[in-house]
Amino acid sequence: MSTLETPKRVAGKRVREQERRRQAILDAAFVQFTNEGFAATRLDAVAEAAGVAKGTIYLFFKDKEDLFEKTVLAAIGPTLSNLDSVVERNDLSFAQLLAQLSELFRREILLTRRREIVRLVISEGSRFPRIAEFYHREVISRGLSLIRKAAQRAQANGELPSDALLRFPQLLFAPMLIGIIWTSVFSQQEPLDVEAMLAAHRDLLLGVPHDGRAKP
Amino acid sequence: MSTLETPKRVAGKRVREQERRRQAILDAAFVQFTNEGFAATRLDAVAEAAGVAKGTIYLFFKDKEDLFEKTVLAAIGPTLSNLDSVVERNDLSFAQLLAQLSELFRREILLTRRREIVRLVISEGSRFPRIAEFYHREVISRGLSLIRKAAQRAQANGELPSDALLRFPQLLFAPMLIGIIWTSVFSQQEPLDVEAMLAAHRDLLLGVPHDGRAKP
Amino acid sequence: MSTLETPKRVAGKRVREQERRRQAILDAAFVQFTNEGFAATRLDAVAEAAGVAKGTIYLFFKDKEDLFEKTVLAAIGPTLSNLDSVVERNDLSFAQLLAQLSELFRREILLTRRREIVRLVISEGSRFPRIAEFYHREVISRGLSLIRKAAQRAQANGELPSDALLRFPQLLFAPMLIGIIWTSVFSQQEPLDVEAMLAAHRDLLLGVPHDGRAKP
Amino acid sequence: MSTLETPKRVAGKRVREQERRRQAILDAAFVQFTNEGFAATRLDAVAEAAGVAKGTIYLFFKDKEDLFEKTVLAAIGPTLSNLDSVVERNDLSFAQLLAQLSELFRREILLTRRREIVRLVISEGSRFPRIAEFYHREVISRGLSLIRKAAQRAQANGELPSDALLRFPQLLFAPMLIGIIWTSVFSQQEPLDVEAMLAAHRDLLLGVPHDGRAKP
DNA sequence: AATGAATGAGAATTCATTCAT
DNA sequence: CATGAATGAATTCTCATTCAT
Repeated sequence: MSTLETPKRVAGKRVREQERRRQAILDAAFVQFTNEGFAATRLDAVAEAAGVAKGTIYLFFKDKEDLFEKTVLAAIGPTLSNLDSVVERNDLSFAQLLAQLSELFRREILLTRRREIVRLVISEGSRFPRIAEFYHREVISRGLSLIRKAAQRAQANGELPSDALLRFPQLLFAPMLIGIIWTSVFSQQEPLDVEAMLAAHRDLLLGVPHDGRAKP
Repeated sequence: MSTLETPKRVAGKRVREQERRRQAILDAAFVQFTNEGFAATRLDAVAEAAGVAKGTIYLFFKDKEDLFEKTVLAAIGPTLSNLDSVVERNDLSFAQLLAQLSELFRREILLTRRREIVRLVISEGSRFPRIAEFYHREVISRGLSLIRKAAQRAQANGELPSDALLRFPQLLFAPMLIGIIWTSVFSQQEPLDVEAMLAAHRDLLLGVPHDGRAKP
Repeated sequence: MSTLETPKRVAGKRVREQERRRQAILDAAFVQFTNEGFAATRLDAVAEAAGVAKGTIYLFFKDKEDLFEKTVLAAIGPTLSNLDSVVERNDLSFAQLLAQLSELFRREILLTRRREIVRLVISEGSRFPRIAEFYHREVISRGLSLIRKAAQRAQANGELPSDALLRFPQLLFAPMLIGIIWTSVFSQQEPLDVEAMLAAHRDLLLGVPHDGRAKP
Repeated sequence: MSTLETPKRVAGKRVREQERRRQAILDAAFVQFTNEGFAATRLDAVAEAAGVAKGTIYLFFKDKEDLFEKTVLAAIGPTLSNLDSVVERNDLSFAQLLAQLSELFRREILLTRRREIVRLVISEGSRFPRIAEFYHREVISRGLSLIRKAAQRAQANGELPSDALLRFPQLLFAPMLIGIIWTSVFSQQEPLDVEAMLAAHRDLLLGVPHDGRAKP
């Protein structure tokens, strides 16, 4: 039994070691690509940052484009993993749901390097249709459909005075997008309290009358 | 007299000719930079599109970075030229003002290649602080302050039930940004009626109760 | 007894297994080198074709050059194995001998991949003096000397009107060389009946008057 | 007139200068390619030998393959320039014609670096079909047809006892090929008097009885 | 001023060779 | 012994920049 396991374990180690390297490359590539964009990223730099030789990259990825796509795809993957669970919770009012989504966005996207994915998709999406398509399928359309479903429920319950969100669930994400871009591009020039902005926007969506003073 | 004038006129012609070339380069560069991004743009291509020799670019611009900054700056310049006039008109209700702004955005930005400037600023802004700074100063902060002023007036008139727009004028532009990005990146995957989305959003801002049927 | 024999047999098996691998590498290398030339041959491809790992090649050969030389040398080796026997047969007239040699050439060289050795020696000989030297020693000079000897006998017998072949036995091989090269390089452009050409050439050597009609 | 000519002359200088560079590259490439073969030739070395920068090669040639083909084609071009004139001379007997061709071969090919073209075509022809095709069209088929024509005349005149050459004009070139290859590959091992070999071969073709003693 | 040929640093990619397993 | 992952030197090709004309 142990004699049979030994080579297995060794192979397992090798496989794990390989996976570790592959991941190191993807991690390093993510940083470089988001910092520099596709064209300006040098594979030299990726290799060095990943602690591997230049040639090693080509053991895992066909060429620079392949590395780019795999990097973005891998980074996109887990983005929406726990969005579903939030939306499906039946004990939340729609207002509470929106608040939770804002918090989720803040914690999982805005304050992480995952924020940069969005910029990357915007920057390179038109030149890498596979990325645009994947992002639309895995993130955009799933996100929109979740919101649409929740909005439907909310409107049936009388929690949602307007059907705007039902018709254009994009509107929920619009201020988040502003938040991402502002944080990445203009935070030097002028800070923006994204959290407060999202809260104000939630009130608009919910038709909460508001005069700027604390709610009663 | 004529002997004195001749060189003058010639010089004038030369100056105009120069300006024409400079503009041709900027125009060509704009197209290339917005299509390809900074790093992937070849000055060869710019020169050919502008109908000048490669060396000529260096008579007007220090290097590629300089050309890029000047290109983006020149393209940004006229963006807000007629925003002021709309906002200053006193005969418009706030609702009418927002409708006019949406129309202005659609006609002057979304449907023109100027739309690409926004993407370019998002893509390259963090690597070209001068561009981010200029864009913020010339476009963002002016746009925000105009909206803030108008919102103030509207609220004083009782036309605006919420102070959200007053505190975060960014919210007005958020769906426009969605419109720009969607049009550039995802229109292949799924079309989006930007105009209708903006209208729905206006109603949210104005607190117009809405059930999706045509307004009475 | 068996305890003593076992390692022996095992060692024997190992040795045989080794030899098998070595030969597999040489075979694969031969194909690659003749198809691609020395520089364009990748050891990856050789290893794969031989069914061994890349590293295994280095257990048998110092480096790529060494493999190349050993490959060509091994392939050259058996070329002339049965030339002697033909030449030494005393029951053959010189005309019959030449006919047999033509047939031998056709069957053993022209129609086999061994034909490519000649091209390889021509292509790489000047860059691999050991190969040129070996080929000259093992093939060229032996072949020439056999022909010279036979020509001597033939002339003594009055079978050979000219001493051209005696002085330049290369002349016998000249059309064979043409046949090899034509087959490898120009057969696409224009086919060549090598057999008929060799026959015509034999008649020239033997001084057979010829008018193109079938011999009586 | 002179004012019109000045720019012309300047342009002419530039053009000539360009042509000089192009030729320098072709010359350097010829040496490298014939010495090293296609794959082992480094463009670095070509550029250095030509006295130009690496990038300059790409102003004239699309890539390494293009340079190779153009190099070989340019080198092949003039090979047969004056073959026609020899063959067309009506005052020569066929024997004299063959002697002149041998001399032409010796002077124009065997003793020049043009000899290497033949080796190059043999080495790389099967991997560069355009080269094989061009060489066949421009050199081989023209040479063969010239010989065929002359042989026809000679046979009509009774100067040629055998129709071998008529049916296989390749036979005339076979010993020349031997001469080329021997000179390039085996002259270290054993010298070969190509001239004498060609003479002996001519006698065979012409059916001159020969016993090795000087002709009367 | 304008040109565009020439440059050469720089980047992607390949592949012979090594070496830990 | 055999493997094949990892290496990094070497090579092709590109393109921003310069400069003689």
